[in-house]
Amino acid sequence: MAEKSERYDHKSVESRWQAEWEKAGAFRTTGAAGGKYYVLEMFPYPSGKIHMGHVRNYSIGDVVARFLMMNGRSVLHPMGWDAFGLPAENAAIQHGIHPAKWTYENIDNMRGQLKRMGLSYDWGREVATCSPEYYRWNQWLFLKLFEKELAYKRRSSVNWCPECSTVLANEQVEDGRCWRCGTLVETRELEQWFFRITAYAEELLDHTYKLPGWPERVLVMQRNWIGKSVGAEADFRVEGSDESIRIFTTRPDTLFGVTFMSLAAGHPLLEKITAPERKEEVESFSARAKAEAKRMAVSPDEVEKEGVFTGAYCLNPLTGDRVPVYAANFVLMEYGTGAVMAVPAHDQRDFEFARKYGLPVKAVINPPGQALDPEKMDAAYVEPGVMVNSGPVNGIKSEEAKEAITRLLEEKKAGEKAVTYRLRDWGISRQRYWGCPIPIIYCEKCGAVPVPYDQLPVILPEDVSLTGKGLSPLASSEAFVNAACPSCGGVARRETDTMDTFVDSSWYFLRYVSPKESELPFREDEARYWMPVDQYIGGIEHAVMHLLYARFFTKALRDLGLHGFDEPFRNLLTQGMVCKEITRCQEHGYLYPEEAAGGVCKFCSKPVATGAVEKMSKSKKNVIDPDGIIGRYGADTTRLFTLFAAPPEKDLDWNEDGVEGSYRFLGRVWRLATENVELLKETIPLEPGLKIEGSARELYAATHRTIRKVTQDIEERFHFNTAISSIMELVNALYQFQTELDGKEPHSIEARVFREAVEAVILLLAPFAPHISEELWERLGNQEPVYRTGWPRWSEGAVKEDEVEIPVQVNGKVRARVRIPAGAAEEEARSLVMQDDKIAELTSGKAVRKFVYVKDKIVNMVVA
RNA sequence: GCGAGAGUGGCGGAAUCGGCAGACGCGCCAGACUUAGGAUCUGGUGGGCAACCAUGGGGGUUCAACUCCCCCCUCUCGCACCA
Repeated sequence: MAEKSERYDHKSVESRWQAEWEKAGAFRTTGAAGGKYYVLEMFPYPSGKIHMGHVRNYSIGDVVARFLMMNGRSVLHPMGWDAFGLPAENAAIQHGIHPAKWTYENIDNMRGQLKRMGLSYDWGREVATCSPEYYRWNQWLFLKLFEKELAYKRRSSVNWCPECSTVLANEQVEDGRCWRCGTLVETRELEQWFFRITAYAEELLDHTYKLPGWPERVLVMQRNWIGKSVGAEADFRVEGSDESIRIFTTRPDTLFGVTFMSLAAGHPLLEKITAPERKEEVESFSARAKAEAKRMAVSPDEVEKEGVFTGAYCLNPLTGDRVPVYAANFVLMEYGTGAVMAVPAHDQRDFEFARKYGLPVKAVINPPGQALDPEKMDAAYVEPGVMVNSGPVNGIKSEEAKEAITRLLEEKKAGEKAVTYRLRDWGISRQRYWGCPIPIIYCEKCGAVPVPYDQLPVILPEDVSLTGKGLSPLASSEAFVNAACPSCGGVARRETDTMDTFVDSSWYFLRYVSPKESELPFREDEARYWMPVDQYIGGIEHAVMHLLYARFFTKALRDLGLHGFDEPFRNLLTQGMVCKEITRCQEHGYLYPEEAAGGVCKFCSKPVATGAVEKMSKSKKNVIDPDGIIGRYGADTTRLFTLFAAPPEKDLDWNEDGVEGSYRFLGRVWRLATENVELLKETIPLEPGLKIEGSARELYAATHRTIRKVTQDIEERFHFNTAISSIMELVNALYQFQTELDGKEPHSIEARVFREAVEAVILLLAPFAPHISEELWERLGNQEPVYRTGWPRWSEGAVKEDEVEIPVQVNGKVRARVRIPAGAAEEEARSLVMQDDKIAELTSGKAVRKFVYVKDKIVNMVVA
């Protein structure tokens, strides 16, 4: 029956179906009846071409989207461009191309690449954040936040990246380096716009406990970043002065054990209270500490903890004890109040400091059943215990003393309960060109005046000279800078900084719900229908930055009355990295594989090291270009491999042989269908009530088991690798079964079961490899395309088996396999098992001490 | 140091609720077809000659442990002078 057929030509199949989908508007968002589902992948920066990380990210999203579409859901699956950013500007500086031209050309190219991947986006909703139609709403939202005082301007010390020549937000500094280029960050004093994300610190933290669909590690990272500490603040009056030093502590229970005070190098009181004879010493120490601050942030362990006595004393608000005030290099001005009460007996760092400078140690908490002797301690005691030397709270537990002492402070009006966060407000000013202009005008008379709503958007001018040096390129455009004050009409200047591009991506998921709306950033009714995003998919690198900003925006926009939900993303999938083996020469570092032919370095002929698998990156010379792979094997194979080689959240090892394997599999599916196409086209579908027996019955059951497995793997676990492997198993079974089809008529049960199985394979494969599925589906004579065909359903009756083969263990070791009726009761199973020759032999003359039977699963008997 | 996750054949990985460890794929071996094979099809493939031994190591619970409990090791990621 099998006949020779044309070869699987992925090129023609894929381009044909991409054109068909486009022509038919196949993936336009519809209000299907099956309930809404918003699946979103993080939109890319249009750097020029997609990389394997994108391929993986978007393949995962496309499986979800196509699966749900086939299940009749109303699916929103949009794509767009995070299109403002530095690389465009750098390209302009280096190659003289205007950032807009560079960006839009890149977008065109990358859109083409995504289309060649066959992704089911509704391109009618495409957004690009660099278009005025988009960024006018950035400006609109900025003004709304400004009105609510959630956007404000202040002069402060900020992170400055000299390489990028711009300011960075705290979230964008990693280990003291720029997140983008890795350059060590400097500090500068600048006037900057901030978003008051700290106003939402508590809610942002609180809701991390209400996001069960997020990976725990992302939530933990966000909690760490927010860094809430609960404790108390207290005032220590400075002896002989009107000033007092306000401290924050998480250990108010140790307040009676304070023996000195530490101030940060930049603490404003330092200058006022330092004794004249110590001024010089303190000042030089402070200068040194400030200079060292950067190193401190990068590697705190390498910097010696030091301090210098100011000559001043302050008074413990509860005991009246007089304690010396030190300036210390480890106290951070940015955290708490910039002053720390030092309790050497119960804080390790204070302990070391006290020992170093010969300061007293006073124990106020004893371990249960012990008494601390400060003379003999060699480390601070930081655990809870029983209060001593603490006046009114002596004898109570230290955990209870926290509250008791805080109350004492409150009674004395010398302090109160306090909460501190590590989270800082989000600095959004950027001294670069290719970003969204901040809609503010400065007037000498009226100050910072918002641009009126009806004058939005403030258009980014084109005639700007880009050098990469100095401040804000926009300042060089006279036409842009000069403006009339909206308030008094007088001469005024526009703000020349642009917004952090993370602002653009903090609400783009909302624009997708109303991409063409011209009165508002999005329509409330459409947001109510589509939001929150049901499944968000992207890389872990945005665990804090983008995902925290987007959560903040969602809450702020809610409080502006623009929508009514609390969190933007119900479920979050952080996909693993795409990795590949590297080649490395001891002397010449990373090499391209072709530079190490024969296992030796092309430059020095020394043997190279291979085997280590690392994240694909240009610098490691282990990148695979998706275009090459898609050209050679096709989009279907590329998608299939990235989904098959590892579960989505794990790292993926790129392996060309594995790609070959996926290609072979699709070839097998192709031949299975095309070589039997005549028979398959003539065969009529199965109908209920047919009696199916023998190997046909087995294939029938296998088909339905596969449908069940693939369905459950996709919808319950996102385990696409096991879903694909079970399709492969069914294909293997079909190849076996094929030999029985010889001479069978199209109306035979065998042919009909075969047809059902082949069709199931094609439909189950469609979310993973959509082009080949459409092509084969059509060749089998189906009128409706796959994307309009329902997802196959399994029948419980088909899946159920009459007999099962179960392993029989004797003393824990499998000794036989026995066929028993499915669902057999223990007595029946036992009698069948004991009749087995092997088992009878092993148990003869011995007592069966225990007989364990797990229905349809296993028998284990203990024999002695 | 704290927190999260991981450790299974030559490799990627599977085992969903404590029930046959190694599905599926790669690689490798053999055979078939073929002028040819880097195409395709079929079969084999954890180790050991075997009894048996095997899921990072050691204990434990259980009829039964990759899975649960205790101790330890290694790796990845995050946090870390945060008062």
